[in-house]
Amino acid sequence: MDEVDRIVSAWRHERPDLDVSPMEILSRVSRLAKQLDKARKATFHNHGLEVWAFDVLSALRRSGEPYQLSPTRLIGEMMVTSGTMTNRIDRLVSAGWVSRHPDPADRRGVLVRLTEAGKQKVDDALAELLVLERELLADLTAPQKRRLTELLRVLSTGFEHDDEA
Amino acid sequence: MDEVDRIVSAWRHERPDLDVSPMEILSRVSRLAKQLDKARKATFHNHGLEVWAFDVLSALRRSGEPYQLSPTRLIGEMMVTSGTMTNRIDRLVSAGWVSRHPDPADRRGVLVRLTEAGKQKVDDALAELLVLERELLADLTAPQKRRLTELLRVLSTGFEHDDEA
DNA sequence: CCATGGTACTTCGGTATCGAGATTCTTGGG
DNA sequence: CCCAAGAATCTCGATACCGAAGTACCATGG
Repeated sequence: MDEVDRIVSAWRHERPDLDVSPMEILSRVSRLAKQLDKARKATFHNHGLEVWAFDVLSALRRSGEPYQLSPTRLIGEMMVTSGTMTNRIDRLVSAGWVSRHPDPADRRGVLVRLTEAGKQKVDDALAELLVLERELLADLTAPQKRRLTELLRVLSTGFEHDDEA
Repeated sequence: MDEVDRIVSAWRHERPDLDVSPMEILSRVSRLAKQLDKARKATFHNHGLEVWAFDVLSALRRSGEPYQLSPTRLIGEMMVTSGTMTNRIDRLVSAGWVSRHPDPADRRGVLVRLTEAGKQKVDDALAELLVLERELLADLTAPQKRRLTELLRVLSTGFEHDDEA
């Protein structure tokens, strides 16, 4: 019995005419994401890092050498607007964690590159993030985690498909 | 193969020393929530409603007659700060969807009550929200939905338990 | 080789949030 | 009854985001 069970049962009492079962899944997804964000924020705070900053730095880190991507690419990966991304990059440059370089192949373009300091920061933070995430998943058995992953992937591909429309 | 599969496989290539499998679940939860928010925003926009407004109105609606709750109670249900809630209530009062009343049992307290206009608004929006949510879940079979619900509930109770610490 | 439509990024104004502190009132012990 | 501790709400400054408009550049058809 969690908070969503209470919410759903309240709806069933007030609106017995409606089928509110979709909330059993989707309200849980929303609430879990919100709590996850808070946990992440607390973890990164120990590293003087914000969640949004980690998101950008980690996208660059996992892209591999030379750890650089265009703003457009970053926008796509983290689902924010272009204005937001410009602003994030500005602040990361000020912090010394990334640098901007003109794209030699396209003079409109920019390449955002991880600095050595940025790489260290994100590698440290990633290790701690994974510690946190493992804790949060501790109540699930290995087969449960596999099943959950697969079900979420089905949902995810449905969502991504809808986005294009 | 969804975006999280690509992210995870990039990490495995760059950091084969780390076990990034927790992301298979938790990154999907985050991304799904973000996409869900966008879909909700689009749906509510047809009703001239914001997501935050629906959250408050729906909490009042499902609480049943006389459709009133204290700000403290609302804060608990939607995991926002007290400052945020004061601000939300102010705007809902301006819109004519809720009204503030002194709590007769505690002079520090306030009761936020749904107006008739607010009740109509939220009932209309709820119906459309459920249409959207059913569409988003259309790729899942009934047994898959049941399994997913149960697995998310396990995760959820773990998270809620951690919060208290 | 120019015009046109499209892409990449930035700028800027508006908005919603958090977090910390202030205010008002309640509660329990002495 | 009084006081201290705590609770409920509000205030306010700082932050990050979105969305729309602006600038610079690319690419294609004629």
